[in-house]
Amino acid sequence: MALDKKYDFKAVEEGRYSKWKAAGYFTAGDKSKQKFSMVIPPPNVTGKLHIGHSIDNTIQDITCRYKKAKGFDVLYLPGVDHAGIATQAKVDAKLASEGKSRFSIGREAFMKEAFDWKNKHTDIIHSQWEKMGIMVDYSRERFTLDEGCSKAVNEVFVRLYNEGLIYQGERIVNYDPVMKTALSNIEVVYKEDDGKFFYFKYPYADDSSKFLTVATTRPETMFGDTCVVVNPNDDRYKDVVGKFVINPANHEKIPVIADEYVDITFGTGAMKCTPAHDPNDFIIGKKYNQKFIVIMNVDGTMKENCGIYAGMDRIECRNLLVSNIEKEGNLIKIEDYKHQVGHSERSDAVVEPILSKQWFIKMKPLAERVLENQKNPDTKVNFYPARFENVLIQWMSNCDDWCISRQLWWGHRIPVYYHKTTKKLLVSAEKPKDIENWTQDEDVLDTWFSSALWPFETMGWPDESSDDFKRYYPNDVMVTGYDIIFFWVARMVFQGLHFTNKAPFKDVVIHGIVRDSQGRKMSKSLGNGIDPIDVINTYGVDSLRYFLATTASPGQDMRYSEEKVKSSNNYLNKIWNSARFILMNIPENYEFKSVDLNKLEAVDKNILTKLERTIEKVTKAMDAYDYGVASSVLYNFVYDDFCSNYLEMTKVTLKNENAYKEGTYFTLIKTLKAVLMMIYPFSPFIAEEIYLNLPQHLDSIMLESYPEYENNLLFEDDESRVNTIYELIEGIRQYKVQNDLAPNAALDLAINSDLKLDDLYQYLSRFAFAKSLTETKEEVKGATAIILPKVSLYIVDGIDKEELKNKILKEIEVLKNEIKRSEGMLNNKNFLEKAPEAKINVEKEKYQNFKLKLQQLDEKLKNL
RNA sequence: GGAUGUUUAGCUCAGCUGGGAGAGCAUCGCCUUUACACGGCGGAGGUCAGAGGUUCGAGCCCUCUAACAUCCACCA
Repeated sequence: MALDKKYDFKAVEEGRYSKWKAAGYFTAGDKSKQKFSMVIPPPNVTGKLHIGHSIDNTIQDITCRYKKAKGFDVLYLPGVDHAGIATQAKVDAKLASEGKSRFSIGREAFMKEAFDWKNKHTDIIHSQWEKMGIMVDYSRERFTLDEGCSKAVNEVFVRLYNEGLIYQGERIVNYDPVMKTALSNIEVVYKEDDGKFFYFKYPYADDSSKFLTVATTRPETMFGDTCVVVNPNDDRYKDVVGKFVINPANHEKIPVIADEYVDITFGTGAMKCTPAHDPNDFIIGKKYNQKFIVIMNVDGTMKENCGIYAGMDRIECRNLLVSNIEKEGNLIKIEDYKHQVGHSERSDAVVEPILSKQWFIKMKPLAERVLENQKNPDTKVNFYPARFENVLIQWMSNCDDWCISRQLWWGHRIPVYYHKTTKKLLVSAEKPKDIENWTQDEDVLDTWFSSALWPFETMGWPDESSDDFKRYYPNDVMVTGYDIIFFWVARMVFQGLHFTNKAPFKDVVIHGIVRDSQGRKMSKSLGNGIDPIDVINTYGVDSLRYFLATTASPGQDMRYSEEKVKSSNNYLNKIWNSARFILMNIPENYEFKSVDLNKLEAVDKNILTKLERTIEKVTKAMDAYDYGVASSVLYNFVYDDFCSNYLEMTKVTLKNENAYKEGTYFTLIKTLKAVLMMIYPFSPFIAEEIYLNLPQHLDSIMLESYPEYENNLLFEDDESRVNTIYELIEGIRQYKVQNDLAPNAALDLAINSDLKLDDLYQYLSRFAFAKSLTETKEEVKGATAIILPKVSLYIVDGIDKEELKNKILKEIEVLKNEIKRSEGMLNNKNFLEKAPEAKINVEKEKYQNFKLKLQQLDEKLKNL
C-alpha cells in the first residue's frame, strides 16, 4: 500500500468515525484492565455546539485516547443537559412566534414541545461529536431529565430535606421578570448601567417647612418603604432620629431610625429602607421589626398597594412617579449615575430583588465538608493548574444559601406535596398513593441541582451496587472551563462528598476560553463567533484539534488564529510525507520484527536514542495533562531529529550495500509508529490512516499501545558521534552561505579527529557536496576550520577574502567574551563551592573548548 | 474594596524543580535535490514591563510600581 502524494484530510476523515463506533472501540467494559473514567460536561440542548465545546471535548478526548493506549479500560460517558431556563426561553420564543404561549397550551403540551426541541438538538449535538471525533460511549449516554437522573434528584432532595439541609424560606431573592422565575445569586451578572440618582424631599411630619433629603436609584420601590435610616454618628441628623417624615410617594408617615450600617459619606447620608425589595434593607428590616411590604409582581408590574400606579410596569411607574413628585415640589435634583446593575444571565433582564417564598439549600455544612476534604492530600481534588483550587476554596468559604426553586415548567418538579384539606406538607421521592388529595409544588429545581449529581447519577446512583457505579466511580478526571467552577465543579464536589463520601473525581483539568483573533470574547452580539464545523470543513478536524490542544498553556485563554490552524495542517502534512517516504523505501513484503541491536548503523542508534528521550518527555507531559508541552516536544523531534536529520541520512544508508538495512527498516518503522502513537491522541484520523498502512498493523490504531520508554535503546556514544556529523554538515553549509558559494559547490576537506566517524565521507558528499576527505594529524594552513570538541574539519579550498578576515575577527570577539564570562565563573570561589559538580565540569569543558578554538582562530588569522 | 492572571522577537504565544532565551506566522537570501514548495538550507530580529532585593548565578524566587484582563463582593 502506498499513501497518496498529498495529505487529503477529507479522504482521511471520511467514514472513519462510524467504523470506530461500529467496531465497539468506544464502549467501556474490559474488566481485565484498570479503569479510567470521565463524564462529559453535558452540553445544553439549546443550540449547536460552539468552539468552546470543541476545546473542552478535544482535551477530554485526548486524555481518553491516551489512557486507552496506555492500557486502561476507558469510560468517556456522554450526555446532554436539559438547561432549564435557557431551553424554556427558546421554547417560549418559538411558541410566541406562533402566537401561542405556554399558558395557552398548558403544561402537558408544553412539555411535548420542549421534548421535541430537546430531541432535535440532541441530534445536532451527536453529529457534532462525530465531527469532533470524540470516543464517547454511546451505550451509556444520559440526559439530565431521564428516569435515572430524576430518581437521583428526588433522592437527593428528600435526603437533604430530612437532614435539615433543604428548607423553604421567605427571603429576598433575585427575580427575573422576563422569565418570571427566581434565580440563584450566581445567575445574576452585574453590568455597569447608566442610571439616575433621584434626590427627594421627605418633609417632617410635624413641621412641613423642614425636610430630609433622601436619594435613591429606584423610586418605584418607595411604596415599600417603612422608614428612613441615618447613621447615629451623623451630626446633621441627630435631632431628627425618632421623629417621623412623609414618604413623598404615598404620603405615609414613616419613622427615622439610626443604624451604623448607613455610610455618612454616601449620597445624603439618609437612606430609605425597603425591607421587601433590597437584601441590605431586609436585614435592617429584620433588626428593627419593620413590615415587609411587597409592592411588585414577579413580572415587574406594580401591585395594588401602589395606588394609581398599580399594574404599571416598574419603569413606567418610576417615570410617572418622579414627575408627580416633582409637581408636588418634592424633587430636588436628578443626577446621572453609573452603577452596577444585576441582570439575568439568561434573559439579560434587570433582576428585581423581591421577598418571596423559595426553597434553599443550606450551604454551610456542605461547604465545610469540601474545605475539610481539600486539606487531606489523599482525598482532595487536584486542580490542573493548581491555582484554580483557590477559586473553589474562596467560594466555598463564603457562599450564600443556594436558591434552588424555579418558577419554570422545564425541569425536575420539586418532590413536595401539599395536602388539599389538611395543608400538610409531604416531601417524598414517590408520589403519594392518594395523589388526588394532594397538590404537587408547582416549581422545578435549578438545572444545576441535577448537574451537580452528574458524575454519579450517570453511573447508576442511587443504586450503589450497580456495576458501573462500583467500577467507574469516582471519576478520574473532570475537564472543564474556569468559567464554570462555581456553577458546577464546586457543586459536584459537595454533593459527591455528601452522598457518596468521595470526591466525584480525583483531578480537575481547567482550560481557558477561545477568544477571537483580536482577543475579544466571542459573542452573538459581536457576531465574531467561529463555527468549529466551518474550520473542520476547511482544514480538517485533526488540524482543529491539534490547534486547540496546543495553542494555549493550561488554564490560559487563547486567540483563534486561522494561521495556526493552517500551520497545524502543515505539520500533519509533514508527518504524512515522512510516512510516505518510509513506506516507499521499505521492501514490498517487509516484516516488522526485532533485529540485532549491536549491528545497527550509528545513525539508526542516534535516532532511536532520541526517540526514547522523546517518549519519556512526552509521556511525562501527557500524564500531567500538559498537552502543549507534550506536543511541542514531539514537534521538535519530528521536524529536526526525525525529518531533517535522520530521514535524510537514511537516503545514504539505504543505498549503501554494506549497511545493515534490516536495522534501518526496523528503525524507520519503529520510529514512525511511535510518532504516530504520540500524535494519535491529538489528531486520531491521520494517525489511523497512516497506521493502517504500516506492516503488521492491528485492525485499528485504537487497539494499539502507547510506546514505552525502553532504556536498552539508549546508545549515547553513537548518538554524540552522529550529532558531530550533523554539526559538521551544518558548519559547511554556513561556510558556503557566508562565502557566497553555491550550496552545491564541491569542496576538498581534511579532518583531524579521534572519533570513529563511520561513513563520514558518504554523508558529507551527499549533504555538503564534499569532493574529497583526507585525514590529517595537524592543522591545515590557510584553510577555514570547523572546530568541535575532539574534531577539526578543514575546508581546503573555496579560499578567503577580506570578508573572511572580518568574520574571524568577529568570532574572536565573541569567543573572548565567552572566555571572560567563563573565567569569571571558574575564578569565583563561591561558584566552585556551591554549584553542583556536574555544572562546574560542564563549565570547565566549555572553557577548554573556547580556549582551543581561540588559539586556532588566532593561528588562522596569522596565516591569512 | 478583595483576589487572580498577563506583560518575552514585527504579530500570536511557549519557556518544566533558578545554570547563558524558543516556536508558529511575517521577513531577508539561496534552492524545484525522486517524502513533502502544505517543502529544504541559511540568516536577520529580544536591556524577557520598570525599580529594588535574595543568590556564585534570576525570564524564572521575594518586595514594590505601572499597564491590561478576568473573577468575587458592592453604598441606598
